[in-house]
Amino acid sequence: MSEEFKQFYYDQTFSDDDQLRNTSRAFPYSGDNTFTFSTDSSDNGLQMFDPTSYVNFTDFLHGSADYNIFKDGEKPAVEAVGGGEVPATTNSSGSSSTSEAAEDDGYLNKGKKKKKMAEDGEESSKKEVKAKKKKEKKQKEPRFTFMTKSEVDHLEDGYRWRKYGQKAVKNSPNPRSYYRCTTGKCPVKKRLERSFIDPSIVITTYEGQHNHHEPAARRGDMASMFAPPSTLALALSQLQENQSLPPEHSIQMPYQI
DNA sequence: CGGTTTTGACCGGCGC
DNA sequence: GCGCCGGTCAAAACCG
Repeated sequence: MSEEFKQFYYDQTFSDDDQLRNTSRAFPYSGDNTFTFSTDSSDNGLQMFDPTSYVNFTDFLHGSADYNIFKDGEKPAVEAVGGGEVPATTNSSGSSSTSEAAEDDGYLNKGKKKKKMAEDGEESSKKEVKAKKKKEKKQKEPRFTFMTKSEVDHLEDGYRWRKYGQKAVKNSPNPRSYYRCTTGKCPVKKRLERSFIDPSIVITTYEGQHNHHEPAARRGDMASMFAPPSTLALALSQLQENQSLPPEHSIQMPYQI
């Protein structure tokens, strides 16, 4: 584990609750555009907690929760997305603009760009890659990290995901899974892992922003097509939209590492 | 049969 | 340069 985390960890004595809070505070996710907060999906709705107090997740999303810890006092650098309106309700009777069938053109990955890197026309592809690398270096996508107390690993968030990798996490017995949104050419990625401090906590990191409004409906699954969006899905969409509001209306993350 | 998961190879960045 | 590490690719397996 990272040095800063190790130090934090060893310096603290945790009560049960504190351990959760401090986990969110100390877990070594860091960097610009990364926000860490915690949720508890145990039963009715999401509850979020921060280093000082438990607070309702909805309050948090609406900015009515009293938070003012924010790195550099700045608004997160998130691309405006200019979405539509989403009702502020969290209960299941959400009107919402669900099944609009935004018609995903199905999942198709970019062509097999590299057949075999050894021979054939490798120089062109290599050049391309190199040029691309030079040009954009490494763009840091906005990321959100959730810590959710949950039995299930993969929380339903209304979108469809395809797993594309799994890796062992250093110093943790739990693997990390990598997912991509399967709708069209949506660039959003997501990773999932269980906390090695408290295995009942699932850590979900979203990266990027969806370029489509509606999650892809599952074919042949009428129940899911007409079901109201999950609490988490609603929360995420609101979160995304709030990000593009002027600073005075933007939500404030409970804690920024 | 089409889409998803699995899983080892591969790749680039970074510290030494 | 080398090895570690986080992340991604892609072929094969899997599955409804």
